Amino acid sequence: MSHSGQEPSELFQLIQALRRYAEVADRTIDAAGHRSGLHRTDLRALTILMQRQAAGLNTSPTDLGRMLSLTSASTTALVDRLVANGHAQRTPSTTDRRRVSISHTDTAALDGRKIFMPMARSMADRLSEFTPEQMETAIEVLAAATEALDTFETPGPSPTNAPS
Amino acid sequence: MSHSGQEPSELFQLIQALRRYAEVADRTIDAAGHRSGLHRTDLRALTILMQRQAAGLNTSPTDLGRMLSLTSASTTALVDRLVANGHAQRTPSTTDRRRVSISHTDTAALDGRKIFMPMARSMADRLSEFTPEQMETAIEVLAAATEALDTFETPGPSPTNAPS
DNA sequence: GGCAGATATCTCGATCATCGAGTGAATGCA
DNA sequence: TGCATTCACTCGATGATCGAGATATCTGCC
Repeated sequence: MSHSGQEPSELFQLIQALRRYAEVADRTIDAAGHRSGLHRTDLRALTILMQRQAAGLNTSPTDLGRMLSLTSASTTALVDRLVANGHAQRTPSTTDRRRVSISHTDTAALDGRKIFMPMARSMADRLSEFTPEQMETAIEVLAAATEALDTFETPGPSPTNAPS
Repeated sequence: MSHSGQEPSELFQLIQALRRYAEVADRTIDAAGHRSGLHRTDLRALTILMQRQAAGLNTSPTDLGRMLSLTSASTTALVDRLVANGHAQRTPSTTDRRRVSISHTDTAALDGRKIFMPMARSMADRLSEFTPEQMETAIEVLAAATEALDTFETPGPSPTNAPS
């Protein structure tokens, strides 16, 4: 809406395109996860676990819950689910006997690929028509949009029972 | 992963960027809706209602449920919620007394803007650094990616109690 | 005109993810 | 040693969703 008067159309259309893509991606991921018996929170949790595990970080239930904006109760239930269907495991800390480390299993990594690979392939097929320069531009725009959204809300501090 | 050998990096990075954006957008929208007491399904429903209403289409509970992949039971509950918090209203059809048309209220449109406008503004601020040509490119890439995901799964026909 | 089947919406009981509050054990500080 | 804090978990409740079916209305056919 509000613009200085130069090129309103492109910016508006771009934001619209971003919105539409987010919508469709969300729906598609949800559906794909659903087919594999994984709910959206479980998918998010596994994504986080994989990223952190790949980065050499270990993840406590508290960490996971905070990153997903879940209460400790929900986090326990979430980890229970993941453990029950073989996608994660609990490893007690040796130094602090209250602490538990959550790590994803190989099955989880495999199932994750099984869910995301078809989507990635479909996109790759369609997107390979663009030139590297165009891709580069799109990457930069996406990064900027992501950053804008990411810095949009600062999670703020959280007491033991976190969200809301 | 699989590529012919020319420029693996850009395409891969692009898909990665799309994935990351989807993730952050999802989380942000979810959080924003949560703050306004609207759950993701309600938000989706309102989005659909606004689009269709703007296009001059009217929407039955069956339509809405099908587009959201909900059962008729869930759809009734959804519409009940929307009506209860003043975001939608039921209008019985004059020609077929079994039929009901769902339409969003002005409050809903207002609340929708209240939720999405800050995000859009934040993105607009950040994205206005790009040239119209770059935006154009990004729009095309996003459209292609959206299309790839959208045609990814054909919903297929659905009996009275739809999903799963 | 009237009845059988189709269609649209809603109701009922159950399941499951999440929440708020609180418990018990382990830790660290005074 | 004593006490507040931290961490993971348990319990009861809430609410979105589901599957199955009830109810009302419409349509086609005799």
